[in-house]
Amino acid sequence: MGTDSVGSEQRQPVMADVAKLAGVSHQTVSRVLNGAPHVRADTRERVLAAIRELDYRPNSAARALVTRRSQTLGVVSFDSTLYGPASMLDGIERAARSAGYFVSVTSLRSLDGRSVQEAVDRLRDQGVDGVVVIAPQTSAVSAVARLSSSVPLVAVGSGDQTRVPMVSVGNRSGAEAATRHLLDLGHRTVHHLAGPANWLESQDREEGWRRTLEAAGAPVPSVERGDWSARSGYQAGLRIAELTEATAVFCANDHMALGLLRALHEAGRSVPGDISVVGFDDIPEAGYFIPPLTTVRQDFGELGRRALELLVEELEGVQHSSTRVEIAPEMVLRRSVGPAGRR
Amino acid sequence: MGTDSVGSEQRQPVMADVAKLAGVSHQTVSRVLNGAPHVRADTRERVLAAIRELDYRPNSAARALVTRRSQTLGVVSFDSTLYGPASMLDGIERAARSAGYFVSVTSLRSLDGRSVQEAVDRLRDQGVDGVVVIAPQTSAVSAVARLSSSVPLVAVGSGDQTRVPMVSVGNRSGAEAATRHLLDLGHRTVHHLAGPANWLESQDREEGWRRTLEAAGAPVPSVERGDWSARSGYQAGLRIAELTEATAVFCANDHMALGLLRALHEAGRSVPGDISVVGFDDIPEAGYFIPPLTTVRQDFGELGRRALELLVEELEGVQHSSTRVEIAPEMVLRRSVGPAGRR
DNA sequence: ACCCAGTTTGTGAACGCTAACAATGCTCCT
DNA sequence: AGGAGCATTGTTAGCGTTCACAAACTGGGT
Repeated sequence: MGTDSVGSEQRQPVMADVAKLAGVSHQTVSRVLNGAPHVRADTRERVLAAIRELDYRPNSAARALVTRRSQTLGVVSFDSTLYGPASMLDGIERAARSAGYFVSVTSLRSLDGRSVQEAVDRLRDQGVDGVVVIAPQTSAVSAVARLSSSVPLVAVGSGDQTRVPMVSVGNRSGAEAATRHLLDLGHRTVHHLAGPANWLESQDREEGWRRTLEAAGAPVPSVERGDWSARSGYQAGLRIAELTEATAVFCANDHMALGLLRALHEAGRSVPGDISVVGFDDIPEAGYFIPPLTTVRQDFGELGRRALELLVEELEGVQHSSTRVEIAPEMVLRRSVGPAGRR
Repeated sequence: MGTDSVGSEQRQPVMADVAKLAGVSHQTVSRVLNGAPHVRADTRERVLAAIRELDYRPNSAARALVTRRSQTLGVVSFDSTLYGPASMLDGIERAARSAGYFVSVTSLRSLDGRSVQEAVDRLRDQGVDGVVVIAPQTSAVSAVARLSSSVPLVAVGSGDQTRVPMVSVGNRSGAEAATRHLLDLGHRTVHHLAGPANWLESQDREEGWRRTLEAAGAPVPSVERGDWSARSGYQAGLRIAELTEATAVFCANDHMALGLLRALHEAGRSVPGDISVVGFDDIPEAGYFIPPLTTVRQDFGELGRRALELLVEELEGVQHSSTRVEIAPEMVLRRSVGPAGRR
């Protein structure tokens, strides 16, 4: 008979308490908890009953200490306020949960390499088992390449200049599809409203657009550049509205397309009557712009999910089916696009 | 002298390694790390040098085990894809970081009480020191009230029927301001496109709208209801467009307002010529709708920040300045609103 | 020279869990 | 009856920190 434990129990029950109540050793409790084989059914029952009665919960710090695994994954993202990153985070979290991991997030202050380094270090200090980096700027990617040795790491974004495992959407192919679609409708050429120059997505989309134009022998107009925001799309739109020869614009994302639509509207240029507009992303609102926006859908949630899968495979020692996953985007046709009008 | 440690060091250095290299005891290393007083300056220097040389990083699991604190906070959110929750999460994360905490997120599958319970338990099992719940549905809030004893917890959302510490925006006052603004412009009454009935935000905004109408002796039209999405706003808009007597609509959020604008546009009813529209949230795109949307701005980032502050105060034993924080929203006037036209 | 108070350092013992191994019990052969 | 071989359980030793306390060292007063 124990000599301890009278009075108002305050402290959380530990494994030993469960063991005592169930009349077994703490190790047996551990076995039950971890689904080890060779535990007799009635013993298991007794242990489970004790666990329930005490409302016992294993101490994760103690477990992490001895197993050297925290069952926690880190995510570093740049601006989780944007629709894309937010959706990826969501996808990552859901996938992580079903794989039995927790998710710890941290966002970047700035997008230089040191900031990425810092974020990953922070996560590592916390003891995460692996890291997903959502940071599609060139500077971030190169930083990632440099530190990938210190902890299992997967990047989500685009570009393939590094050997870091990576999942991305087919930015180039999406841009190509969008541009070709416009050319096929008879537009002589397609203008482009690009994203920030240091984002890989921008670069790839721009390249897809340019290559398609070149392949078709169409003239390549100079690029307008925004910062993904509707505001910047509006400003670029004011400039584009003045190009009387422009009949088609491919925007690097839907938000900028929204701003562009308003600028064109204010300038009295009808869409798609005078100008056709295509976006990229297919945010949930894109179908409710005026007019509804034809765009290139990317499945951010899936992106996050796949990134996490890749990471978990790496962690659990599965041989990578492939260290490079590309998800095909898909064109969504709506009313912001029409045949080239007469000029 | 030591007999161990030759050959290719593989394993992470631990405190004892640092101690040996610096020629002190592990406890002294610990003191340096934790900024304890009574460590001679040159000793401290030697220890720090050893830490740098070995690139030693403290093991957070071991520390958590003995201190019983993980320096990790949990966040449960419902749909972190939406602009609001995503921004709050962002605010929370930034605030947490500067307070020296990590942030672990988990999202709800469904919005019933059990799901909230589960999420919080999950976080607790992981050993978080406290939890922020972003879950503004009535069912979630009541669940939160039930389990608040098990772990320090702060809710962000609205409604005040529980004793859980909470930070929210002034939904009611925002709705009142919007409605009054329309009334003041001469509109006989204001229609309302509400959010889901089980969200506290919906309820508060609807109540603010209704009370203002009643106080002004204006008729109270029946409420249209959406689900926050542009799609639902569009559908409601089709119905509203048929109400020939409607001259003003207050939408419970900007996304629905976007859908509404398109429906009105398609129905040939001009905004603000025939109908004035006001939204809620002031998402970054609101200024680029056609026409630019007058709306009620709420600062989600600030909301998250304040929630985290409250939680940290609770954790660190500071007496709450107040257990209930309300952030005042602010009207943003744009072109979607005009004086009542003649009927 | 000696003692006191304070500063600076070291020594063990937790924290709550899993890993490794040892010990017991049982079943089925021969 | 006497093991061999497996299923089942228990015992002991860490994992890498911090905490509580003890030891050693300082300097200033007598």
